Amino acid sequence: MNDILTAIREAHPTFKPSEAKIAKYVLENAHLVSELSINELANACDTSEASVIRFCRTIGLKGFQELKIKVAVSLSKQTKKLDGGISDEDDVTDVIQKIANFNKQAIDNTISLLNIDSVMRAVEALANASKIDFYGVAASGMVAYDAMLKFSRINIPCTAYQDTHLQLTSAVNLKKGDVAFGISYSGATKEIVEAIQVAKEAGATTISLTKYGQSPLVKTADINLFVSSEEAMFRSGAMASRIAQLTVIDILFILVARKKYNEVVKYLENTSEILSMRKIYK
Amino acid sequence: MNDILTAIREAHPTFKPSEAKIAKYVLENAHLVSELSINELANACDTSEASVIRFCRTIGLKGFQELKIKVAVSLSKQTKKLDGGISDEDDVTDVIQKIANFNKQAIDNTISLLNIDSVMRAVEALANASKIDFYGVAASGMVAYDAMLKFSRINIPCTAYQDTHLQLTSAVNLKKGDVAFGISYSGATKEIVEAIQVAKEAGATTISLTKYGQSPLVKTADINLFVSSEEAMFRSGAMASRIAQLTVIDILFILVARKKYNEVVKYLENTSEILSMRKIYK
DNA sequence: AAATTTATGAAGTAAAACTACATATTTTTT
DNA sequence: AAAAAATATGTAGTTTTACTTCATAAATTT
Repeated sequence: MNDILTAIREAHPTFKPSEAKIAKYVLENAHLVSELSINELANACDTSEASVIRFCRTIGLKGFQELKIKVAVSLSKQTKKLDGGISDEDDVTDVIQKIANFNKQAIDNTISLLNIDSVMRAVEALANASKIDFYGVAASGMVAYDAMLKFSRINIPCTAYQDTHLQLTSAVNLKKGDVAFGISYSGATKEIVEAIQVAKEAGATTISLTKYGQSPLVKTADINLFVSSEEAMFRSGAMASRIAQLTVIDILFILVARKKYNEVVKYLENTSEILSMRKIYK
Repeated sequence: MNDILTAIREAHPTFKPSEAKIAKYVLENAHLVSELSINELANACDTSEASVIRFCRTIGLKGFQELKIKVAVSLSKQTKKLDGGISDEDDVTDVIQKIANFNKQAIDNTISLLNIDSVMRAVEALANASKIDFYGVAASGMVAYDAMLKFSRINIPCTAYQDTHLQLTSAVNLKKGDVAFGISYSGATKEIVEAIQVAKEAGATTISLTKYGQSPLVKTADINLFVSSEEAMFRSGAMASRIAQLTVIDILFILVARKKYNEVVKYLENTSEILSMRKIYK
């Protein structure tokens, strides 16, 4: 926690009355704070300079100067959301910037949603799996495929099923120690929920990757991982969500690979060599 | 330009001697600046408080206080690159943070590489295409598939070919007004280069999406789009590059969709309806 | 209701930021 | 090369700001 505004928000219940007044004002007028003197702030909050100093100490700062700096830094880190979406007035540069921000935002939101415990449990299951099935359709099918590409490289037997019938026939044959990994942004794609259900009944450990919130898939799976549920822009279905999903796959892959590091290194080198033979240049 | 450290670096030649000393010190000890008093800074630079104030005014600030705040903000915005990659000492939270930063960085680097003119030419070609072929293998094949999903939604006839033989047989049948879109991170994947070559000879407009720099694919294609060529971490092949590639696809898609907005809206609504029928919940 | 603890602001202090001006340095002109 | 002009810089003083101390007020406990 090195974001002072969040720290203030969190600590709110523990404040004394005068401190609470200051906290409220700072949160609501964060942009002003770094321009005000301690005296001006005290007046604006109907309190005294001494209370402002006490407030700073309470939240763990040396003094008012540090508050001003920390608030400015905290504000600068908040990337501005593109609320209005993309309009006709935007020129090409604006559109590029907005989409980039949108995707970066999706990554940020997603990692702040990630439950560390769930991640570790998923990594544990994946690292020890004798076999992994990834299920997904459409955009999420692509993520399943990406996951397969990655985990194959470290010699973990895995398959990505985008075909809903194959998903079911594979799921029914899973065993204890296998992992079924269901990817569905909505968490409500009928076939994926069914496949995970079947996999679970067959004894496999089941993992879901969906948007944040309750959904049939979340209810079914043993371990649930979430991406930010922010709406897509421009009615375009999976926009940022697949970037967020891929980032989660990256995280799982790296953690699994690191867990098995010693045995893993040689597989990565092997696959690199094979691939470079297919290139025109080294 | 609202990054004070960059501003100072830029303005360096125009400084008076004493200001230059201060500029040098600030750039080299940026982390210290917000902890120092004007007096301490003046001493550290072997100059006077007055010169420090003058320095602040010269770079467009109100005074020393503002300098401290702006420097702290500027520093906080510099996302720390994970030079050392991921080590055994990193805990799960560190790994998550580093991967998120890595992917965000890839997006940033990529959009700063994007040539607006090339983007506009690509959009022009895609928007007017009677048919689009996307070619890619492995991770880039996934990106091709993603592109197909998107452009299909706005009723542009397109296909993603991951099979190298199908790529060639489709390419040879392309005509003027069609677009062949080759995706290859290295730009040196033999089959993709060949397919684009064939497509070009058949009369299609060819677009490449590769890492920045020269490559056989870049030499062949009519329009070249680049993603950041930063090295992958942890020997893991396509890590951030596919996120960057997907972001470029997003940009192209949005720009094409906007260009054809009026006719496009109804297609997006149609596809949304069809998809929601496959969900358990609305 | 009294005693104790806790919270708060007024007044005072020290230190910081900033200003004005005199002096030093550099540049230009003769 | 010397004088004059312009520019750059530091010293000393002023104002403002941040912070401290302590007395008083409010709340809590006994």
